[in-house]
Amino acid sequence: MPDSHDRVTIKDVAAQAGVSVATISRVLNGKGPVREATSRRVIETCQALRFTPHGVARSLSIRRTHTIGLLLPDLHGEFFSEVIRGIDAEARRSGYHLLVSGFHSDRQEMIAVFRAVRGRVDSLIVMSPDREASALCAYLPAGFPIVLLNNTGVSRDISIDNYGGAEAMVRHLRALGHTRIAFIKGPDQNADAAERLRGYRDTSPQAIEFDGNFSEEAGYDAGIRMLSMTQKPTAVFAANDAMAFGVMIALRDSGVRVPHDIALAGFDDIPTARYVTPPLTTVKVPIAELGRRAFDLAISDEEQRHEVLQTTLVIRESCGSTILRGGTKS
Amino acid sequence: MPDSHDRVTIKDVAAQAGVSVATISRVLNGKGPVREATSRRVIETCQALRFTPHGVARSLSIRRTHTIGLLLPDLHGEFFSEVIRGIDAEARRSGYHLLVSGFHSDRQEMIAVFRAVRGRVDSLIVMSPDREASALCAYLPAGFPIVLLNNTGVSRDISIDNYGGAEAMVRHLRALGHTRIAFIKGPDQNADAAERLRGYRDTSPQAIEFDGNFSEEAGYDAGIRMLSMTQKPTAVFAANDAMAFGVMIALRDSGVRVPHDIALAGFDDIPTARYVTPPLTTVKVPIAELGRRAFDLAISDEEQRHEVLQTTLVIRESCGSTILRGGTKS
DNA sequence: GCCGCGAATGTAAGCGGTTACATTCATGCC
DNA sequence: GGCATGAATGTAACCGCTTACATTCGCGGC
Repeated sequence: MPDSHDRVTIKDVAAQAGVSVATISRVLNGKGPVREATSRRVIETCQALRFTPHGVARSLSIRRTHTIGLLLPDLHGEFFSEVIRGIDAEARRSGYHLLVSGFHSDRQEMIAVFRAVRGRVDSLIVMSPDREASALCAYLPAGFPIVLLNNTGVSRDISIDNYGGAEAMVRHLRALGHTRIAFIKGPDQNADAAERLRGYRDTSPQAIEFDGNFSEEAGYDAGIRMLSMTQKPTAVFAANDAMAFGVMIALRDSGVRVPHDIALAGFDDIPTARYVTPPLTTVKVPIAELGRRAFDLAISDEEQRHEVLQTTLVIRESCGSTILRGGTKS
Repeated sequence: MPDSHDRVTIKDVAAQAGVSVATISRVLNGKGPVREATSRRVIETCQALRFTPHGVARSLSIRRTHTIGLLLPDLHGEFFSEVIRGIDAEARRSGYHLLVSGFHSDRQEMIAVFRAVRGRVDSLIVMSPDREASALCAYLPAGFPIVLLNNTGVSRDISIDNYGGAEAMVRHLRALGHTRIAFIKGPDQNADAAERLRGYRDTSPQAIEFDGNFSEEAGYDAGIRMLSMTQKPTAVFAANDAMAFGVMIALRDSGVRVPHDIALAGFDDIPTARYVTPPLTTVKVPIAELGRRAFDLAISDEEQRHEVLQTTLVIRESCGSTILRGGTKS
């Protein structure tokens, strides 16, 4: 039980060092003039007593927690872990802490988190590609600073050029001679998925679409369904890498070779994309960078700001183009 | 700047509702007797004013933050994201928040975190397979509750049966007829790595060891070195999955087939292990379960407790045994 | 020796809640 | 009607720190 510790407070240090609490505080925070000798004595006493300032007491006093909150749709998968990594790295550099929370795509849980932020975090980063999400901001304390990831809202957000990425990929496939390009869609309500779909539709010669939900299973299912078509596509473009992996397994299980029989492409460029066989051609999303920028935006003063991160085509082997083979070994 | 919000406090609600702050508090926390009508009025006022209790103020008062800290060696890779997921799920169930921090294997950063926990988290989960880590506990406020992951300390810890897992894998390889089994080691100071190595040494007919550090690159390098041996091993057992992936790529790049020419095995069973080609035979570590238990232990009263999680052999295709093929599709 | 003044330090009022204790209120009973 | 009694509510101290403001100290200049 967290009771045994927590005993030594600033008062104890003050008493022991023979000064007032104000002086302790001044020394610890490097504010106000303190005589060199006094300062040394205070520091020694702190060490002797193993004193550490009490986090929430300090936060209450200075009205800042130096913590930012991160709300994710789910903690599954590499995409999210990369985002966390990007944010954490930046937060640490700035002396901030990170409070993470995965809500299982549940509206109520999301609201619960929104109601718990006051006095707990200085700012909130919400990643919820669900289009409805921005509406839920109403449940935040009025005026609470927030930044939206992969979603657009009224105040500050940062998103990905999904449309451009999809467009570039379809162009690449067409350049390789493909005309029957299938697309595996993401979840209906997902903003990223919608943009990727739009990019595909606007660029592909014909629309061959399969439902999906960003999971490997969905990719697998789509792969199986696809193979039963009389006129199979010659290329498959999955709305994210995880689904592309699913397709890959479905094809492998059915003895269909990638890229020889069917070309396969994904979206995101999660770390694993390099390690599957064949390495996956995909659209690279600068995930860690997304996190980094999100953090910077979260602690910035700007009331209003919309950023868009560009994507890049990463050509590996799953589409049969080995001319520009990239990143087999990291 | 986080300044615009944060205006409405419990006092405002009290004034507006025509009651004292104590009553507000009682209603919100469901303590003490409150007349039905009063309660309703308070709740309505809270909603009207969009009042939310101030986190740190509350924490300071009740001397509990309902937050637990998680300190990880690095936020890289699937292993850690799985751990976070396991802990988060359990924390949410118990109404706790999760403060994560990745320290880049830097001693100083770790100490810095240790000094920042007082009054910020109720308990700390530290995952640091580095053997030295438990010594660093001295930098924690005296008596601060902590649980060690994959490391043994004086108070509470939970670790993995690395020895047994390695042993089982080597036995499996021997049963398949292998006698020249190479092992790719983890980092020197890593406790998990040391136990896995010990399991290998105690079971393998001969020791063919390569240095490694749990990274894909290290696996790749070991793979290349291995191929230049005059008498190559017939099976390779990497101390973790990431290194096994590296080996897989090295072999593929050199035209060596797995498992036909060389059998390959890993350790951890991270999600990706199922998706590489061929699917990786490995030792399953119940990662999310590890997180779950760690959390439970963190908030428990037990002063002293050591848990060990069992591992299981997961036979896929990378060792040529297709008899018990498992989990191709999740 | 006294005064003025900046440097060093101390005092105490918050920060926004919780809660022990005090107070008020509504009943029921004599 | 007076009073004991428990329910409902209010008062104010406290959690551990920061900081505005007050106080004291040390010292140079007259």
